[in-house]
Amino acid sequence: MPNAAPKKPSRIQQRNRHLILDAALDVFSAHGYRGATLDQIAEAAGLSKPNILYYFGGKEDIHVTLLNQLMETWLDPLIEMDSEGDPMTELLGYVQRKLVMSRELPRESRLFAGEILQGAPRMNPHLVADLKPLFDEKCAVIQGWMDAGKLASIDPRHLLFSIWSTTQHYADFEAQIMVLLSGETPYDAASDTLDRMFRNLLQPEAG
Amino acid sequence: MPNAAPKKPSRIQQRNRHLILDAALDVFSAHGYRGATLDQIAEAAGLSKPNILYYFGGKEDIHVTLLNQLMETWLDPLIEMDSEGDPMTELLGYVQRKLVMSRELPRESRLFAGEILQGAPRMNPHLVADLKPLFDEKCAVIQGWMDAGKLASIDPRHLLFSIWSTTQHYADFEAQIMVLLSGETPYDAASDTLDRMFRNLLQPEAG
DNA sequence: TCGTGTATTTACCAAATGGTCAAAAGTTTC
DNA sequence: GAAACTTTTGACCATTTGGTAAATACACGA
Repeated sequence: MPNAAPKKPSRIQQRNRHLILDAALDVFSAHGYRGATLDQIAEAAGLSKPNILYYFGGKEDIHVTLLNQLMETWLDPLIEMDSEGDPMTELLGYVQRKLVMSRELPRESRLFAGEILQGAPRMNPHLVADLKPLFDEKCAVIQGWMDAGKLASIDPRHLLFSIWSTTQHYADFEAQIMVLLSGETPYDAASDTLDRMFRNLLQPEAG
Repeated sequence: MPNAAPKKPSRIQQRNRHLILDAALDVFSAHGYRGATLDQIAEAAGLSKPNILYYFGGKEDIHVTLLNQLMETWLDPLIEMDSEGDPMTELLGYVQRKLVMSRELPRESRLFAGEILQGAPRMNPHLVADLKPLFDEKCAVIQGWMDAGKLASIDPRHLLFSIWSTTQHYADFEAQIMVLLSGETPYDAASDTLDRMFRNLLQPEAG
């Protein structure tokens, strides 16, 4: 029996940690790391500040925990892109999955965006260790599809950038979009527009 | 002679206000509003904190001044899009101008992004008063071009969103891009990719 | 060069904020 | 139901931070 056995967390512990992380996601994604206060998180979680510090080592600990969780969620849709599948289907499917994530997980998208915007002070190691290898792998897959004539040839790296930016934009710049569309929900039209956009871009020249 | 004549600002006043705003742009764009401190701004400007407060009413005043200036810069490239010009040329030109702005003014891009990301607490009025009318006007222009068969038909609003997101991405997510491209500068390849992307998207179906 | 308005600094302050600690309240186990 | 534990709270602290006030240094026109 290993010494480091962390003794399964109690029911109450599980509930409260989850409560805190959910509240923290609200607050951090809305105000950024420095803009968020432990008191705000405490209130949003319905717990007292010292109680929060009973479950987490500190503000930074909460933030880091959130960021770690986020990384997995964030890579998932890209991982799902199957090198064995039909190239156009796979890529357009990836676009749609990313768009759904913006709609369903806008807080996560904004948390991520805020972290990157400020130079990824806490996430850089994750980017290097997790994202970069996956990115390289999937770029190679896409390049393979293009070399095989299944897709039009463009720089796969910038293709991915454009997919990320166009889809995440709907979560990250929601405040602007709400003003410009007068509150109308953008996702249906976005889905169509992005599908056409990437379909046209990737259609190989000679059928 | 108007009573409110503000007595032209002295040489030293002009220099210091400029110094402060430039330093503040550095600090605000790197750390966000709450993350920035007056001391940081003071040090970056090479002035003492009370001296900074001699020139500006307070932290918020500096931020607002910056945001006001920014709005003009930000709308310029869109204003330049000429309804009389060749549609494809005008739109692709707009894309390139926005991309140049990301390269030349990344701090401004990040300041803007950070403000929107947090719900545009200080900029919402500007968005409604300045951006929205311009947005509507230019959407109508683009729609006109499409109706005349000069461009493929897509929702002009989402077309603009995709232009903004893809171009600003290179400034706002620079930290991520640096990791993924191993420090290689992305702008040449981005220029090509985006040109092809929007050219394909906007090419009318039947020549 | 002197005097007047401008610019700058030194020394502070009050509020906010991340965090601690010991005591109290609950739970669980035997 | 008492012992042993986990959880929660109330009071408190040190630091950071936006901001102020009065005194000092400086610029510049007469």
